Amino acid sequence: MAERKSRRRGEELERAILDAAWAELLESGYAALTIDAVAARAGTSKPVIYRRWAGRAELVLAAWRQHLPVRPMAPDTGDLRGDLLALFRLIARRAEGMMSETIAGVMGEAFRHPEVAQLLRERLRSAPLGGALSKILARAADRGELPPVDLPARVTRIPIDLIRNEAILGGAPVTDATISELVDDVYLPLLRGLAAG
Amino acid sequence: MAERKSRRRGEELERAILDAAWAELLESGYAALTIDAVAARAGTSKPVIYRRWAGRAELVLAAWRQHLPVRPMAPDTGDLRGDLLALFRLIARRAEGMMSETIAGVMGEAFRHPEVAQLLRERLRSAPLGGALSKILARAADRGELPPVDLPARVTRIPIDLIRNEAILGGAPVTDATISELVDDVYLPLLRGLAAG
DNA sequence: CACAATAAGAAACGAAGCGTATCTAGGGAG
DNA sequence: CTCCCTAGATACGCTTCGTTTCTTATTGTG
Repeated sequence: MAERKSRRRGEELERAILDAAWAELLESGYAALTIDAVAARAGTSKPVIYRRWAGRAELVLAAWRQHLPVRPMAPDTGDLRGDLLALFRLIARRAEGMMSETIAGVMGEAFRHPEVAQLLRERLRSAPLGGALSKILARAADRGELPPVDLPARVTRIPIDLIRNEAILGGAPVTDATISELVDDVYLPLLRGLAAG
Repeated sequence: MAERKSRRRGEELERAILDAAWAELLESGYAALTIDAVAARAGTSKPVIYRRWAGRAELVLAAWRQHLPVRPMAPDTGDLRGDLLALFRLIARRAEGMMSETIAGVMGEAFRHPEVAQLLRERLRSAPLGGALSKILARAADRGELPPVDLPARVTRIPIDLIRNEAILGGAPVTDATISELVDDVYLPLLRGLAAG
């Protein structure tokens, strides 16, 4: 639109590119995102992008990084099941839109580019959930709903894994019915089993 | 190599194409599979393929269909944990090689092609695991290791989902250590929780 | 202040792969 | 024996990729 008066560089330019990439993601999704389109939207050109990132996956991961959601607060509904339902719903809402498609797309590329695999793993593992979960469990223990448990890291990741699965394979937004199933048939029993064992 | 003496048609031709596609999958993986390569390997040409399948994903799903693994036998090691470990290992072995990469690739396309999503879902849901699992659980109940449980369908799918997750995100073959973790930290507690509840 | 180093941006490239259209000729059905 | 379906060959236009080449704005160094 506005004439470009000056050349951007460094940080400023980089942010412009990442914003453009994010906008393209929202608008077209991962599969349809092209480097050319991002360059055009950012008002720059391909080489500028390729000088910074090795390919689409790296670019998208970087854009994603800048738009990371804030750390979730632990819901407090008064009972364990309610808290879990709320937490799962929160995760499901975040998996909506182009997120699942993007993750699936990046997963596909991860096989051909180990660095991408590494980045993706870090991104998905750093899921800021542990805090919320342990708060929920601590409160449940206080109320006497569940003996105190110390969750293995893997179990902390399960909610996100479960919902990602649903979101990617379901092809439709994760419904409340599905969320209830995940909580009642899987996660609550799992917690009870861990607490009892 | 050999001169083509006669034109193949119908079933014969179709099988030749699907075999070629499968071979390409094994050799190059999903992302690098091209219709041209499949046509060349099958000794035919692209239009012949496009007359039958709408695209790469459909072709690959069809090829996969023809090479479905046989129904797994329920391992019988004498105790529940051993059986589960064996079963998980079996699943992990099947997720090795190009299978995970293929699934990830098809997942990516599923978002743009609902029919593909549908086919993929059917393929993954029809997992021939329910039988083995309930046999294992029945035996565990006989031995008194676990009260009898009736697994919700979702819980039946969990082992495959867990391992697929590992295989896709791990970027490396699923190790025995990981399998033990999945069994000890997740699936056994889950079963106990279900049996107790 | 001048000038050298750096990096942005434009343009164009060859290589792939896509999916389609057009044509020919093989071989089964009647 | 003829007709018709369709296998198979070829080639097209298109898109995207990732790179190369070149010009020129900007920075910061002396």
